[in-house]
Amino acid sequence: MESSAAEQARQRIMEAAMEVFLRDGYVGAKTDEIAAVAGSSKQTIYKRFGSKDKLFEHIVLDRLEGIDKIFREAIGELAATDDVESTLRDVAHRFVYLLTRSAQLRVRRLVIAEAGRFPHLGRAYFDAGPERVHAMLASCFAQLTDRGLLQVDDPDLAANHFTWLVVSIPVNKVMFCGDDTEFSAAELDKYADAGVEVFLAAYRPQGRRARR
Amino acid sequence: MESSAAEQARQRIMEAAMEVFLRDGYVGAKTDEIAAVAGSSKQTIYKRFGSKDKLFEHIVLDRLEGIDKIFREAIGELAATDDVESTLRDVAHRFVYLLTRSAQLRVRRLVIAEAGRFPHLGRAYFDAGPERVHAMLASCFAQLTDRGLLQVDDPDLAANHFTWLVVSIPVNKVMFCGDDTEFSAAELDKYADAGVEVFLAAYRPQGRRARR
Amino acid sequence: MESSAAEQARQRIMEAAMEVFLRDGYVGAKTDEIAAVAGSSKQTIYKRFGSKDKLFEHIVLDRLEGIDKIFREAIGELAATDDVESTLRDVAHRFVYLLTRSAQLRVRRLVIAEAGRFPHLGRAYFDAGPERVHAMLASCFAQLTDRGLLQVDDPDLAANHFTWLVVSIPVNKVMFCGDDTEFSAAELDKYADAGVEVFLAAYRPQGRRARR
Amino acid sequence: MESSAAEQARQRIMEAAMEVFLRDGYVGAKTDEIAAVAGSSKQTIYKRFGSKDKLFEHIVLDRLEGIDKIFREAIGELAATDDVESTLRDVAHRFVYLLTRSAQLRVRRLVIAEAGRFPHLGRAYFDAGPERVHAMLASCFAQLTDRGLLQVDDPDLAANHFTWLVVSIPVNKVMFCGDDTEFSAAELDKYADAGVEVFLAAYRPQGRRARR
DNA sequence: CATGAATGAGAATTCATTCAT
DNA sequence: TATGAATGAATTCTCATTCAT
Repeated sequence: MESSAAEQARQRIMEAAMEVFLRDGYVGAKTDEIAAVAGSSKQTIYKRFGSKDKLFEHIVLDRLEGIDKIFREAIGELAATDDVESTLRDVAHRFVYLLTRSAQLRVRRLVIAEAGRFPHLGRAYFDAGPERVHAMLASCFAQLTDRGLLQVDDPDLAANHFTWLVVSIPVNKVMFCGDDTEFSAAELDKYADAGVEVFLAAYRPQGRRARR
Repeated sequence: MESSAAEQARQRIMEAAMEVFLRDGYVGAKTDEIAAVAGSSKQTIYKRFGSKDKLFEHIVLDRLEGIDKIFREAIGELAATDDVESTLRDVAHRFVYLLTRSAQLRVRRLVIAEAGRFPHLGRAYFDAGPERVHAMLASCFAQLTDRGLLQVDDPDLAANHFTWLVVSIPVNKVMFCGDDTEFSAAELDKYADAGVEVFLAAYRPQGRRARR
Repeated sequence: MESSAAEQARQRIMEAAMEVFLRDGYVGAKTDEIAAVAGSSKQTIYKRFGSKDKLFEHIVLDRLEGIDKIFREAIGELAATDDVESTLRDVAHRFVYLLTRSAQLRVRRLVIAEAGRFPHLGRAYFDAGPERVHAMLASCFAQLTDRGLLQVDDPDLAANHFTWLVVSIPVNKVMFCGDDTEFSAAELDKYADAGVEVFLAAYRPQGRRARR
Repeated sequence: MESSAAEQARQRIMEAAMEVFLRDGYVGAKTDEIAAVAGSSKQTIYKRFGSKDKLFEHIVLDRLEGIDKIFREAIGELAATDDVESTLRDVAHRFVYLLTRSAQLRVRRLVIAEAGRFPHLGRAYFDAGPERVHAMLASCFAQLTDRGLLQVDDPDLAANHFTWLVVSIPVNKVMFCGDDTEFSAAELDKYADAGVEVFLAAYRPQGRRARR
């Protein structure tokens, strides 16, 4: 473990970098400003991270590590539940909130924006983010199908359907309309619930009660 | 009508600009290169378009004009059909192909990437693109519901569900993984069909035949 | 003599050039704009005048030719007069108006501004303008002294004193404060009269009536 | 107090800028050259002064601050004197030398030359330079008139007369003929003395001894 | 002679990165 | 490690001037 002071400087730099990259994009972000925001010196940045490129990749990849932890928790409960519908609804709400709140969406957009400059970053983000979540969801759906609680033929496809039904509307809007887009809790709830309804109509085991 | 030569130069510049912007992004695109690709001189570009900014906005906005024309056609048939299911399937296939083929997706990503630098462009693209298509679809769904061919409460929500069920998978993948992503016709067909199935399970009038 | 059409084009170009150079200065003036204002083509300008430099020198030198004609007239009367005081006053008024009205002052400033870039132009303007006028005035004063109507030892010095007493105030203000400076007729008259008073107090033959 | 090194760099840049602007004019001056002459880097210039424009304004305005200090001294003695004639003569000599020596005249011409590009600079220079000096002189003349040592009706007019009588000849010549113009001490003395003579002939209290 | 485009070079300004203190 | 400056290359945009039609 490094010296506490050094480690703190590192932390401050990474936070500052995230803030500035998020606000100004990769090209718009200036090393001078990152240093200023971090209250550190450019020297330190270069000593620790080597270059602006490396720093960028570093913070995105770092952020990536935290992603599935958050989703894993939400999905974990789903696998064990007996009341699929209400748990699905719960998961849907968590998804929507996780993605629209916090910096998630802004990071997502940043990665998309710079995917041309950093192709492996885009790929890494996709694999560790959406793909990962879908894989977890798919495995979950497969189990639930085995237990007769869902009727899913292609779990991966169903996982995609679930996610996009639930989050596509706010996610797509933010992609284009940026940070001045705000969603009320009511809207987000509505998107989540409606998405789950559609999902269940399609993937609920036959013979059960009808939609709505 | 303008002089043919001048108009041709303008065309060549716009095509060259689209190519270079798409390949390198706004910042990565160099005016020198655009001029070289267009086989014209920088002067001509600056005389015609004023600045790199303006040129960029111009080609994106220009592209925008063609978008809904394409979708309008596909959706037009839907409103008039009696066989909703097969027409929906048809529309779904067209959507997937329209979005994944051609430069559509790359322009979409370019706009997202530069939405920070050109906020009104992002908004304009969103309004003239996704929002427009959804509005057309929604109105269509409302009519079909009136005719008893669908059962849709919230047409706008249903329009979103339809679109994203059908196109989310390839669209999202391309956003992150860029141009090295290719989808086989079989995959695209599968995404379209599966999306329609889910949509119908939810929005088909009650009492009809079940899914699959 | 050249063809009338060609000669007209030449005239239009020179007028346009004067207008644009005066408005924008040498560097600020664009050949494109001169051509546009002249309603002619850059080709014609280059064929006739060779270069922007040459055109500039040409119009300044051309303007120079007209200068002393104007002053010569005013001064001519002075040499022949018997009533020195009233004729001097008349000349003073003409000087002030000639310099402050019309484009004279703006040309003067333009030449000063570009004297670094066109040293011989500055010198030529000085010789054909101020120096010339002073020489004429000096010779005039010498004659009047011979006739006992003035008492001037150093005619050249007296010529300078006369001119600057009369015109310095408005001329200097315009040099710095540019074209937004306007002088009322009353002001100009006051400057002229006051300057003449001082001049006469110093150069009126001894023993005559006192000032004021 | 700033770090000595930074302050020194600032000084070197300002001196270099003055030198280059004076030699080449605003447009002719290249930032590269200013940096080279200053022995610093363009970055330093841009960090300190922001732009070529700002740098230019800065050095002119800076120079302005020193101007009236110099004149105030000369004029101060005049207000207190009992021997107006010899003190006036002294002031006149100082004026001529102050203006023709040093960089004063070249700065004056530079400001005139760029007054089109920097209108407020021209105005500021005029107000802080000529206007200021004339105001001080005028107040001085008013006092001397009260004490019966001069007979001045319009102090402001008289102040202008004094200044221009004394300095117009060399000032105007330099405006047009630039830096290759040199005046001998004898010439300058002659201009000063002759100007004072004329001034006194007009503004000396009545009944005193006549000119020459 | 007018129009429009091409050439070809120049200039301000900006940065990432490195060096010195 | 923080500060300030230096380096050195890029890049947009601008023009005078020339060519082609």
